[in-house]
Amino acid sequence: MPVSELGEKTTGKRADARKNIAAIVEAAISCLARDPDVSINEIAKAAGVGRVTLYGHFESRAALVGVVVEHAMQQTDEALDALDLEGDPRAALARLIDTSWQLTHRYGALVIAAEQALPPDQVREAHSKPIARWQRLLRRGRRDGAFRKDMPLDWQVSLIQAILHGASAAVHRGEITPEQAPALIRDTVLGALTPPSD
Amino acid sequence: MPVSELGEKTTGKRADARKNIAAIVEAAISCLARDPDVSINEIAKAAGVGRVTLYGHFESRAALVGVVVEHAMQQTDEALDALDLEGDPRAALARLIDTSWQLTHRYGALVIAAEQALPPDQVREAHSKPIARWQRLLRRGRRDGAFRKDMPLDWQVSLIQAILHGASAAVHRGEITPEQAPALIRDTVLGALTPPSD
DNA sequence: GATAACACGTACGCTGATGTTCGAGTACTG
DNA sequence: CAGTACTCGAACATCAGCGTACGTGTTATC
Repeated sequence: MPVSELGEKTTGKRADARKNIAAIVEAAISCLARDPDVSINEIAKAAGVGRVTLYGHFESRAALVGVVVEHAMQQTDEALDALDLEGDPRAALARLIDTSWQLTHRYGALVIAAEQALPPDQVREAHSKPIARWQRLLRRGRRDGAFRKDMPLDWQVSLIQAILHGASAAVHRGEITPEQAPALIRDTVLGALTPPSD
Repeated sequence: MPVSELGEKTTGKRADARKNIAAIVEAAISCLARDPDVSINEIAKAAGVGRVTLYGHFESRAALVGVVVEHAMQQTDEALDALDLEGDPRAALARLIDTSWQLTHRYGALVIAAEQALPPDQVREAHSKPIARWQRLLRRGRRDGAFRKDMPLDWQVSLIQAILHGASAAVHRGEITPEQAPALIRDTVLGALTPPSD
């Protein structure tokens, strides 16, 4: 999964410059996902590039984070757009969960980095699209009686996010393996959304 | 809920000194729970005390965080020890959830502050006691058939923690009110732990 | 192969936080 | 009421990260 398109950030630049920019973004993703407080220095080093070179391509830390977030959001949208969310709501939810898990685990703590480097409205705006997807699917499932209706929709969305991030943390802690995570999350979320029998 | 006992931190000190120490710890709790990266300055100001005075009582930021964590753990233990966890596992779990919710919401992000100011083993050790309580109860409920057994116990514990923290964040975000939170969490967790019908 | 674009290291100034020191004032304690 | 424990603010040293400037190489590109 190479850094495919970075807007007009690369047009007209030299080949090695493009390669370095890609390496920087790639390194920033993996560094920020692990620790949202990494220094620019470490990101540059992880990209195999001098700190000054990095500043040649990105005006500031905020600018870099912005590009990274944008890139992550684009990847996310692409992956989610490819999903079929029709048919049985529970099966559709399972598919959405599996893909979201990959993305959450990969981009991990990037949200936190975004929160403290970007204006709040930009963060909210980046969140809104994926959130809407969950909302749509949950609403449909509630109509069909597949999901419980006795709690706020927004809470259920937040719940799913919390479980995804919790699972990511659990994997990093070594509590569960990356292999068993998807099935575990799927069963857990479906269990939490199943209407109570009584 | 005054800061009751702070070890031998206060013995032999003057009355106003004791009062200030208590105010500092109290302020540190509420500040760190909101933002784990607050400066010492802000904590001192929130306590109505000069920064220098704070350093007169606590050697360093780490020392302060250490005392705060210790104090929080003590409060936690006290509150949880007072609970009756016998009888119907689901009812007992509901009680444990309600109390844990209060504590989680109050101490919030303090864990994060601890993680980056204290040695890792001290953090782990502080976590172990409450975790064991969840484990014990869940194990008993699994034997009784009250909770599902088809996922690792540790995952279920992590899940509960994730839900509690997620709910706290949701309240801070204004998504749900503090009043509706306990019932919501209770229903959600019980739903997630209920054995699947098929 | 000439040239412009790029990478690199070093060094510098800036900021914000931490922790310390000092001198002087204030208030608890016996 | 005397002495001492404590508080306070200001000032200082330190450190780490950010962002910039400069001079010197390298290397893609035409």
